[in-house]
Amino acid sequence: MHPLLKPTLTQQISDLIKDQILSGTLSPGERLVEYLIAKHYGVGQNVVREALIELSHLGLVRRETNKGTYVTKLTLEEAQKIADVRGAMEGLAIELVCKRLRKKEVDLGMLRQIVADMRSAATACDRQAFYEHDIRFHKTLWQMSGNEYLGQLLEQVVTPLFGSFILLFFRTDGAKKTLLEGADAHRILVDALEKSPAIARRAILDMVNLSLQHNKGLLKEQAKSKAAR
Amino acid sequence: MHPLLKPTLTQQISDLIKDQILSGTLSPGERLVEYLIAKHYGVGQNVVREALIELSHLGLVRRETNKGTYVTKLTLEEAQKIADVRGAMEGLAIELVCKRLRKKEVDLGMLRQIVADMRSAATACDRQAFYEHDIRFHKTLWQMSGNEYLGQLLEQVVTPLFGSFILLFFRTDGAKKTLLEGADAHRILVDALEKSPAIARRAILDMVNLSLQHNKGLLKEQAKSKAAR
DNA sequence: GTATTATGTGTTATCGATAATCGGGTGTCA
DNA sequence: TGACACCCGATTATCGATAACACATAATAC
Repeated sequence: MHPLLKPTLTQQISDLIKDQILSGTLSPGERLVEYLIAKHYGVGQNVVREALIELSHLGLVRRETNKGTYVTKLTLEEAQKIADVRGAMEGLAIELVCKRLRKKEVDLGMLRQIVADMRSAATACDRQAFYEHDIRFHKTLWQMSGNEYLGQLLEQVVTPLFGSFILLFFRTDGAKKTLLEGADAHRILVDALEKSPAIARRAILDMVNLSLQHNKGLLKEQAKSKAAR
Repeated sequence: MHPLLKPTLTQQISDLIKDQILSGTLSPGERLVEYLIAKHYGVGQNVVREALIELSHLGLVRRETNKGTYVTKLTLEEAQKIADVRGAMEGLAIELVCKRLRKKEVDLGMLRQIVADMRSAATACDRQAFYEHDIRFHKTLWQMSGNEYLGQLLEQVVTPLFGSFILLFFRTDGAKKTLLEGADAHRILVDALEKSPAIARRAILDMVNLSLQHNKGLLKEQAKSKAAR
């Protein structure tokens, strides 16, 4: 029953570095030296190399031939561009989900459950849990669209944005009110899915933009505190 | 002045295999054995390995851990899904281009030139040239959107579809009329860019769908001829 | 004093060899 | 006959070492 998959070393190292980037242990712009990482984890340089290539495709790092690998630094404009792409693709996801809902190929049970989870996390002011649910919500949505290419690409596009977002958010004090509003926005989206694709589309666009605005504010704060030093 | 870039071996091998897939020398489902390819080209296995990883990210091949690498086989449903994603993203590209047009940040000169090229290729019934211009047209459009993430993702999404399309098209007899229609559709799109984003959006959606329909027909023919054998 | 060319150092790109893994075949036993 | 364990060849995954490269600095020429 269990795939009991034994991930390849490359995959493990990739995940490890990914976590470090998303958790902020590795800061944007920082250089990643293949052979040092290899020595650190006791693996071959090629393993690290392939892991870094993997991450470069996720957009988390940038590789320059014969020069090196650096953690991606997101500027405001780049965040805006990513948000635009995300908006277009999430919009498509919504449309597809609505279509499948009408054909009764999927139902909203899972989504409602996740929204409930988000709400309790928000009430408990557990930011970590909240964002895990948030990500799970969107991934579920993508999956429900039935278009695996869409999910794959969204993952590529959203990961870096979500990542830096979470990072910043954990360092600042995300208000409980913000979390509750976020949970509400998701609930409204689920309700809209049954009623009208157009409304749902609008709802998710707002959500993406809200997330971006929030991100922008945090990025500015970060820049300010950096300038103060 | 000239970068005179010397591409890495990995990049060269990747391009080589890519061409073989898109030209049909390697057929869908075919297995690619790393060490055989390595020996064939006189390079290390790791070089081929990384090239294949690269191609797997482009969607041209599928890699299974500890098992092997296979040329991607596109079914009708998959082609439809890719077309959906492509439509959403091309739509965004159009919107962004329209915005930049109004701000005079870009102009349509290049696009009009490419359309002219397409038209002469169509008149000469030079399918190879026509499709090169076609691809160039879309890449130019993506670039003009000013959103590099969009272009990058579109490349990932469109390449496999375009690839199999071209492959099939070359094997069948693409009528001159079809080519002329294609060139016209692109001209109409360029005209619409100046007038109304909504019309342009519709135009490109039609274009994507037309391309898919064409592809579908060709795929069916292929299946039929295979069944006949 | 500036421009150009050696030289050194740190890092990536590539190679060749070995270990791990998979799938198939073969043999054993109920 | 069928289920299971085991071994074998083919192939991938990983390693360690070397070559190629970029950049900085020192040396040299003009």
